[in-house]
Amino acid sequence: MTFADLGLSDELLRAVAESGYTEPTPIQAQAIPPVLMNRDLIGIAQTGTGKTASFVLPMIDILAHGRSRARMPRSLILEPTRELAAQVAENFEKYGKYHKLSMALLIGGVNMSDQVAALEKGVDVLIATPGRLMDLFARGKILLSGCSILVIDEADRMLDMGFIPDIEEICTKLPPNRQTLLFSATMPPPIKKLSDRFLSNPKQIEVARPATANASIEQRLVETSARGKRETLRRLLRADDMRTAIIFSNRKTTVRELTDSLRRHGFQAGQIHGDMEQPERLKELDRFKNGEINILVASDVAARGLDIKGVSHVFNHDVPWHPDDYVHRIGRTGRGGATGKAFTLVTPDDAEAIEAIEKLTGQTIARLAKPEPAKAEPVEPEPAQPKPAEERPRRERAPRRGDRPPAGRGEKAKGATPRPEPRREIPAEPVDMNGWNGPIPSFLDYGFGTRGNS
DNA sequence: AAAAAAT
Repeated sequence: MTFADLGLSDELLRAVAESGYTEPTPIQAQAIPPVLMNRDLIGIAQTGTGKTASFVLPMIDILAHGRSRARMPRSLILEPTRELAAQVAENFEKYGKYHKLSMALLIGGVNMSDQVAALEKGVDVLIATPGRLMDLFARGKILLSGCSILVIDEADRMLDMGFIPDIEEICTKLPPNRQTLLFSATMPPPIKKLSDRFLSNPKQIEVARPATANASIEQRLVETSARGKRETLRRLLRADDMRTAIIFSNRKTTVRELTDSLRRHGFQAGQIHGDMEQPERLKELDRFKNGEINILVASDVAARGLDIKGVSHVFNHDVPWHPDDYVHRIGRTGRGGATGKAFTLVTPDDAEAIEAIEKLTGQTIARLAKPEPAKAEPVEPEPAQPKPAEERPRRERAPRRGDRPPAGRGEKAKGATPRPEPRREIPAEPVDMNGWNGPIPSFLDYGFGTRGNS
C-alpha cells in the first residue's frame, strides 16, 4: 500500500514524499478514499495515528478546484485547542505546498485584524477554535453558507470542554449538503448523538488506540512522597537516555513553579499552560521543537494531539485527574514508531487514580518500588554541606501556591526538601546518587523520594 | 478537585 494507491493527485504525492512519508498509516489508508469520494466519515482514532493527514490530504485535493469568495470559506476545521489548530494549519502548509490554497487560522489570544483581513480576501480552508469562530461570526465577518466540508476534530475533547452546544450551532449554519468528517478517540453518547444529527450515512472507521496498544512506550510508576517529587524528577531527568521530555502537571501554578525550580537547577526548561499569553505559548512550543530547550513543563493543554518529534520521555509530575488524560499524555512520546518512556510520580494518595488508569488501559504498570531506606537520608547526606550559621525552621507542610520563596533563595527554601541548605542561588546537585545516575535498566532497586511522609 | 476556550 502506497499513497499513490489512494487516489491522491500527483502534486500531493510529491508533497507527501518530500515530507518523508512513503506508506499511509491504517487510518489514512481507510479514510482517504471515502473522503475523496465526498462521503461523511466517523474516524475513531487519536492523534499519533496519522489522523490529521487523513483529512488534510483529501481536503487539499477536493479544494484544488474552485475558488473562494470573500467571507465565504469553503471548508472549516474545528479544533479544541489553539495549539492543535496551529498544528493543523502547519500540515496544510506542508502538504499544500504545490497547491495555491488560501488558509486562515482563527484562534483566540491573538489579534483579530489579520484574521479578518484573511477572511475578507476569501479562504479555502478555515481552521478554528470554537470561541473565536463564534465571535467573528457574530461580528458578521464570516458566512458559512459556502462551506462544503466540515471537520470536527477531537470531538470527545470538545465535549469535555463544553463545546458541543457551539458545535451544534455552527453545524446549523453550514449548508445541509456539505460533507462532514468527525474524529474522536471515544464515542460517548453525546458524540454519537451529534454524529447522528449532523452526519449522513457516514462511513465509520476505527483504529486501535495507540497508547493502550503502543508497546513502544515503556511505562513506569515511581513511588515518591509529595515532598520528594522534584528531587525524584530531577534524578529521572538525568538518566543517560533522557533527551527531550514533556513534564505534565495538574495545575497551572505547579507548571510555573516547577519550571522555575528546574531552571534554578540548571535544566533547559520551558513551560506551556492556559494562563500564558498566546504568543508566549507558541514561542515556548517553538523553542521546544527547535531544541533550544529540551524540557517542556505543561498543563493538560498539551496533553492531546500535539505532535512533536523525538520526545524521548514523558513525566507525570502529578497523576492526571482523569484516566483518559494519562493515555493522551504518554502518547506525546513513542510517536511514529519511535520508542519512548513514560514515568509517573505516585504518592500514596494516588492509589485510586492509578487503579482507574490501569483499568482503562487494561495493563498493570510496573512500579519502581520505594524500598525501606536503610538509612533515612537517601541523598545529599547532611554532613556534605557546611551547616549555615542559623538554620531556618523547617516547614511541616508541602509547599502551596501562596508560599513565597525568601528572596535570593533557591527552591529548596520553599520547603520541597526540608533540610539545611547551602547559601547560593543555584543549589548544588547531589553528589551522592546512591549509585544511580544513568539509564534505568532494571527499575528495581533504587530508593529515593523517601524523605518526608514515609 | 483541573484545564481548556471569546474578551
